[in-house]
Amino acid sequence: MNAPAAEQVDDDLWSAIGDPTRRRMLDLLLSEGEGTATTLSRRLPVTRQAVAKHLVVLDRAGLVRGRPAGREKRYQVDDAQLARAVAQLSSVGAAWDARLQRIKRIAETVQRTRRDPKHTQDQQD
Amino acid sequence: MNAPAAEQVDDDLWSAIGDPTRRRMLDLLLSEGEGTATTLSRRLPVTRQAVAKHLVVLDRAGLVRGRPAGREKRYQVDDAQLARAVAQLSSVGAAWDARLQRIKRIAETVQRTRRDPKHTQDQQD
DNA sequence: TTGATATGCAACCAAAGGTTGCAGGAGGAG
DNA sequence: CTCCTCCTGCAACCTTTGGTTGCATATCAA
Repeated sequence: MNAPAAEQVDDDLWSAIGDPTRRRMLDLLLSEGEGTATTLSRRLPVTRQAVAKHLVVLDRAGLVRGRPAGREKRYQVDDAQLARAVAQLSSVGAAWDARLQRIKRIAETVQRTRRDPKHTQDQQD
Repeated sequence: MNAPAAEQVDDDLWSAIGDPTRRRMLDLLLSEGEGTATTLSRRLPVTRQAVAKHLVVLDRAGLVRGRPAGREKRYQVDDAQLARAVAQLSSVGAAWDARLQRIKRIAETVQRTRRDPKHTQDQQD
């Protein structure tokens, strides 16, 4: 691991789950199994139309699938895609974590080195 | 765990790391230790001014701290805060994961129930 | 048929990410 | 000290995006 890395992630996916309203929608869809723009909007602080737009975004990101049912259109989470999203989330988290760890190690090395100026084995990136 | 939950998360923090440019900036700051608006902008596809605005956002979110050094202003990541952000990231990921797991269990239960219509122990939310 | 409800589309608004342009402060060479 | 360079900060402006209101359309039920 040498390059900047850690950002091979679909930016689309990120921006999809980056929005707080959309995250709440995913929560709702997960806990209730499915929902329409109307039912979701009843439990959210935004209008039905706003929810509808978010559903389009989530749909394009593949996180959610909708099918018409009579006069309404029911949406539900695409389990596989959301699982993938979760994986990417934790991937970025892990990358940052790793860097933080490395920084901590370097800091300690520097401490050691100051007391003991010999054998300065480089622990750089 | 009964309520919607999974969204105790600082929305500020999320929107801070929700932006792809800001994520790349964090990556850069982590890998290079520190940087100014100018140095960062040289390795990003946006102008110095855009980077400066992002630095303000990151600063307000507490993820980054900047101190003046002569004519330039050097920024570096606040390790503790970023660690906290990572924790929240994986927290949301874990919550979704848990729900996905539960859904899978329920699905299996339904399967079982179909073959064996007795003792339908509810495994609902 | 009529009424209620769900969707879809369009116009319009405000905030956010970006850009260009410009004024000003801090260092270094003369 | 002066001039030139480089980095910062501020302002105006553009575009995208999350949100709203308003209206037309389709479906279900009485």
